[in-house]
Amino acid sequence: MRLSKSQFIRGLQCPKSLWLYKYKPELRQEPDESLQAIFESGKEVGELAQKLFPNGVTISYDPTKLYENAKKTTALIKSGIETIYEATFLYDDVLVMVDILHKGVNGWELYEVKSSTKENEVYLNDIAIQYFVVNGSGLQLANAFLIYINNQYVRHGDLDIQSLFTISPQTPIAIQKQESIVIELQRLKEVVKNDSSEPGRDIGLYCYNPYECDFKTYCWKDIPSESVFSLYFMGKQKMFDFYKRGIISFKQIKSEVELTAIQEMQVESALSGKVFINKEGISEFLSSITEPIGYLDFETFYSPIPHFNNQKPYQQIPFQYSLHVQKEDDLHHYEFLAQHGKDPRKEFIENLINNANDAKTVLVYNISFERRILNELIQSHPEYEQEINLIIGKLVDLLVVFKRGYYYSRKMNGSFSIKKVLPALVHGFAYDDLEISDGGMAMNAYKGLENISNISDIVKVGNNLLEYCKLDTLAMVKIHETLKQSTT
DNA sequence: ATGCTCAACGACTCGGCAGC
DNA sequence: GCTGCCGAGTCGTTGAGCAT
Repeated sequence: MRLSKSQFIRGLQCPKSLWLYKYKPELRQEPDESLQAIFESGKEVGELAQKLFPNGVTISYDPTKLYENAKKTTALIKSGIETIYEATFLYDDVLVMVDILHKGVNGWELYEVKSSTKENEVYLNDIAIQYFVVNGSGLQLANAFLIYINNQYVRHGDLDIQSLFTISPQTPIAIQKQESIVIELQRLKEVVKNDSSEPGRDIGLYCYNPYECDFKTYCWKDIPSESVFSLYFMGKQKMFDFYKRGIISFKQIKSEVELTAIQEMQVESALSGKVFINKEGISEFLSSITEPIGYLDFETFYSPIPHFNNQKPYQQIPFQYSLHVQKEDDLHHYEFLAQHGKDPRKEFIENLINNANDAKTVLVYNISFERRILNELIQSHPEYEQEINLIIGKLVDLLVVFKRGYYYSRKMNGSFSIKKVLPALVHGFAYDDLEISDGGMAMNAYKGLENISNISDIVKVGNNLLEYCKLDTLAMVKIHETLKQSTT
């Protein structure tokens, strides 16, 4: 029974998920669409890192030609080639592909490339299993390294890949892990030996850690949507403590568990249908808002590889905003969507400064995001510092109303994201029927424009983006309206 | 993946008190 | 005056939840 490197890693998290992956792959849940861009950027990073060791030969991946690829790798090594990308090895029924295999002064070295910005245990296990297989198959490794993104790098002019990447030696830890690799491998092979013996395993912290499992919906099918696991701000460890004691449903929770104020409302409203409204709290919040009111929302995109000057890895670049301005009975809508392919920041700022000028209060949902983007714009464009600071000073966070528990309805089910709050407070508004229905999709759509050449398709994507972003600020207008009404 | 915020949590300090 | 214990208060860290 052969295992791939990624299956081994998966098995370390949960043996049952490995078994399901092998024998019941149809039970895998759909990957989160908003993470798609990150997933794809991994490839981009891998190819860029190859330039650190130029002039290598690539072994192209083909699942039907694994033995052939392994042979090809051996032949290339014998032929005197010093750098191989995706070098393929098979040993003890485990298949690994080494991102970069390079012959250094002391001998062969393996390099594992990650688009992450810090080291983590999973990557070290990843390196350790590769080390095991490569050594086992007969190529003595002198060293093993982890290559990852240095997020302190700021791009000026051409991309400086030496500064963009951190190369971190991991040889001692790889050697130290060899013993446990052998044991784990034995254990995992045992698990997948038999296709009829699905391992019994209860849900646990490992369903989230280090990654959320692809089979979570399958293993969690009996957990109701309103349960100890949906309680607001309940720590994961604590959730499972209750779960193990048999406390799962809201009814059980009510009689057994001490709750925070918001959790209390959550349980109470689920059991009785009651909507909690704290009029004094809401009134006090509303008094901090002065007309004309701006309702503002940004869309941004990012990538591990900085594309523009004065950009760091993963730094989010704003490319779009929507701004509703309410003055007495007049609601005016402003919007901005950058042309794709060039640095949108300067244009973005200038338009925003113009449009937001009138507003005395600027409402946002989750202030930390918009404030951070604005502060980063000051960093990259200090000539606008004063005007941007003026906007920052006007920001008020609508999310705070809900975080403080001033308004709670069962429909929120322990979440105060605007996608949950809007339908709970306002009828007839929902994100469901939009082409683009969350920020991640917006980012993907904008990034995807580089692959579209057909003008009418580009216009269509642009319109979808504008429609989505507009709904986000309109949602804030409506939520604000509902809050005002709720105090009378 | 980043970064911000806030609540929760654990570690720690400190005062009060009993017991010797 | 020393010790140990308890609860209350403080402080720094952790982690959940939000945005993209």
